[in-house]
Amino acid sequence: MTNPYHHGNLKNALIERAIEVMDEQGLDKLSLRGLARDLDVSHAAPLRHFPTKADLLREIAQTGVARLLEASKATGDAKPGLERMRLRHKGYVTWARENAAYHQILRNPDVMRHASDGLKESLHAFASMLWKDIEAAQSNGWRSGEEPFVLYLHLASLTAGTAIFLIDPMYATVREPGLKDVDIEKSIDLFLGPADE
Amino acid sequence: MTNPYHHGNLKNALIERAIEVMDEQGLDKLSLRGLARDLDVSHAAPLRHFPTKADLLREIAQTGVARLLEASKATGDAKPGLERMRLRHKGYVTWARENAAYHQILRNPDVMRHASDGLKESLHAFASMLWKDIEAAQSNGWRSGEEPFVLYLHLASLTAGTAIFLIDPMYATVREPGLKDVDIEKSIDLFLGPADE
DNA sequence: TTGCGAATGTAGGCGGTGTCAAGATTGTTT
DNA sequence: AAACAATCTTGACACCGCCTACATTCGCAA
Repeated sequence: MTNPYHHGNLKNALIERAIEVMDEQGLDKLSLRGLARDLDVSHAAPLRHFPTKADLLREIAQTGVARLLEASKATGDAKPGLERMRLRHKGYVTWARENAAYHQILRNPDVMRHASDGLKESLHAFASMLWKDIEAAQSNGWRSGEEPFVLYLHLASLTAGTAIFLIDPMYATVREPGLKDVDIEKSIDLFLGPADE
Repeated sequence: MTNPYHHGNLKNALIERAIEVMDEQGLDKLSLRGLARDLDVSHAAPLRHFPTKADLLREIAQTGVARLLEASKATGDAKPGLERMRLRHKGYVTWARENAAYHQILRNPDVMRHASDGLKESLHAFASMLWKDIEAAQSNGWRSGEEPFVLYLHLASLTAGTAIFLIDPMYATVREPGLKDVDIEKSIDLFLGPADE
């Protein structure tokens, strides 16, 4: 029972194995030749499906953002306004923590520089959710005097920064050891105000 | 007039050229062999000064953080408390924007994983400045009811996040085009309160 | 001054990588 | 059945980090 000439599902297999490798060994240990080796396929076979390594990473990034969108939309079904923003923030942070591989790819400048249209659309979709959250909260009286422009910058920075502060090895050295999930919620509450009881 | 056998200042030349390359072409286009080529030196010469590529990146990272510390200490001579925090935040963000190469290296997981002691010390020094700022501001009545723990997490996340939101290509697609420096100041004011007149 | 060790640079090689080109094999359509 | 497109293999090229052995130069001590 030898390997068939055609793998049959090589493209998906490459993506799946790539995510495994990234979770286990990090982005820089990922190589097309290594994937080909793992899947018992010649070293140039992956090129039929991904002309360049960046194309593979782009595709992975896209499914990663899709997962984020999916999770965010689920929480978005809750009551609009402040509570939804809180869930969104929490959702992003836990998504980033639990999907280190995706998060790492998304933050790779070389991958993003030539982002695909689909990837850009997904990111825009996420951003517009934030905008709507802000809009709804403001019409409910929350920080109604502030410019939405500034609130968006602040919310996006805080959300992205919280995730990175919790994940990035650089910040690990200046992170308090006893950090708990409650503290993260308290941190976002400094911006959103205390949760409704 | 041929090249002398000994370059004379190869170590510094390597560091300087490395920063140039990173600013022009990014971290992944940086190679020891490429640097050797640029400096008209044999491909293995850099190894005398940096046994491994990570050692070069570590050293660059360290001087990068040193520059950040230097700039921060200068602003820290101002009146303590809220105003100092504002300057610190602004200083970090502009540092990150103007030193993309340093910032990119600092955020490389593989470089940070085996950070040198000096690098860790520099980071700790920066963190302790933030702690002191918070302490001073709280003793002046600012958010005196909150836990310093949470304030630190919030401030660090917001600062790091703002820099990344402004720099990272990933966020470029969801960034408002007409973003001005004033908006960044307004954003931090949402946390610190309006500046004293 | 001479000599010798340490520092620095060179030449070559090993295994790894991404990517290209030419050919072999298989699936699909007409 | 034949033609065609998709897929995979083989081989090559240039690049990379890093290792070893050797050459040159510097600096210091006898």
